[in-house]
Amino acid sequence: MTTDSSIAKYEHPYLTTDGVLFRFRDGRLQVRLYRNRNGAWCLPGGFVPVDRLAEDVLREKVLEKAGESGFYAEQLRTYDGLDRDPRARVVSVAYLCLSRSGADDPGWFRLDGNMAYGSDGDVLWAVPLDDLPFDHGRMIRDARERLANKLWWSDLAAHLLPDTFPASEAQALYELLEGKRYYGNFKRNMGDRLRAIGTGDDGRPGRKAVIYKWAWQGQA
Amino acid sequence: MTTDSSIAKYEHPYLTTDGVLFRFRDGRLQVRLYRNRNGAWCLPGGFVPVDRLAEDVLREKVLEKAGESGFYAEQLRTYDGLDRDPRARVVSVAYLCLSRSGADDPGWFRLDGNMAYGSDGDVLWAVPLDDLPFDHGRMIRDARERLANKLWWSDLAAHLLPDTFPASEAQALYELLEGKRYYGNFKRNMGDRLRAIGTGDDGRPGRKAVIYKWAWQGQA
DNA sequence: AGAATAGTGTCTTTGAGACAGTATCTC
DNA sequence: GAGATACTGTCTCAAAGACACTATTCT
Repeated sequence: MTTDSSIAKYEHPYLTTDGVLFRFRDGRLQVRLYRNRNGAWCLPGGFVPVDRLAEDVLREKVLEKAGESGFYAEQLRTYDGLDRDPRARVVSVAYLCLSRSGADDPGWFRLDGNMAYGSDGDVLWAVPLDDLPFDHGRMIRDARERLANKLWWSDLAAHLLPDTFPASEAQALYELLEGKRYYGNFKRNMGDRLRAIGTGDDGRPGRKAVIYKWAWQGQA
Repeated sequence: MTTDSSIAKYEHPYLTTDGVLFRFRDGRLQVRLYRNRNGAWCLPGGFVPVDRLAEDVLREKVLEKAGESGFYAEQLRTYDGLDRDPRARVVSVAYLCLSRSGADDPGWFRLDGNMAYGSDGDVLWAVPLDDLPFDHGRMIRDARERLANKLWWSDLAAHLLPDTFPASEAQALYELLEGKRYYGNFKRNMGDRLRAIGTGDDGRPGRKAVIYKWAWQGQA
């Protein structure tokens, strides 16, 4: 695209994009960080060039820096504080991303309150969200809040769970994100959103759980 | 702010901001448009320079182009389609804005489905939202949807109503935005959000309405 | 058998939805 | 008094919340 000369004179902000990539593992919510050149943990992302969509750049950068692809992404919000980045004025479009990845890569940090816990080889990391560079800590908090608020009114949960799953796993996810208990009422609250698919065998003691898939996904 | 030379080489998108400014008049939702140099009706907004916040630029432009100030504003979302603006790659941060203005300026368009109806002097305008330039029509639809969704979970309604108002006016606003009826249940649903302040006299026939203010605003 | 997990029944409380009926105004 | 507007009471139905109880399955 050629830039019209009538507007070409403005010095204007740089545009970046950042992704808050979550997954749900072992009953915990995890966020994907990576180490930048300075050795600091931060969210994957990068500069948006003039001919690319922010979301496309985001997917490319997440693949490049965190090795993840095929995840769900929706726009979270745009962060435009004047002093976000000391190098220049940089406005960032942040995305809420959800993954079903099961890879045991380092870089997946367990979220617990305002802390993120992870490991890299032998080294254990405990990173306060407020210590992350730029406003990445705030992005993570905003993304988690958005995820919790939309759980019942969207299909976001489907992007964090496997194709088929026992009800207890979905319940654990909902209870974790909302910070409340559903006791024996969870399946009733789900109404007809779930479709029974069979029973599983996880080798653990106790009655075998019925396995479900989302009713709006493919047929039996 | 000085731009670090290591990132100064990128050709990057322009950043603009657009405001969807609503008000509630005569039982209708209105949106503020203005006529640009080409004579087309569009949302107020403008380019974001390197040293300004998008929201600050927005307020300046809305004042300049529509004469409105002191309104409520929250970020709606960012629109970054490659072909939004034929002149250049322009990414726009859109804001949902709410006004209590009572001015009879032309430029206030009544929203009805996918049409906006207004007048400019003797001329009556009927503008299909899809005919607005850029993606301004989509912004208006997105803003209206967001407003409706957040009504009960935020104080957005307070920014569309006067300081004090009869319950029927708040009810009319809620019913319009949600497309449903509350019959005689509205005040019960509002719970303790409203505080009675006295009774009004609007000269119309019928029993005088109790006037309320929001309970979380100043004392009696 | 005993521990562990899954699933069902049911009782209480809360709230939405829909109206009928009552109260108060103006003309 | 007629018509218009505002407010209250109440009945039904659906859903949330909390648990007790039943059903399996492993060791």
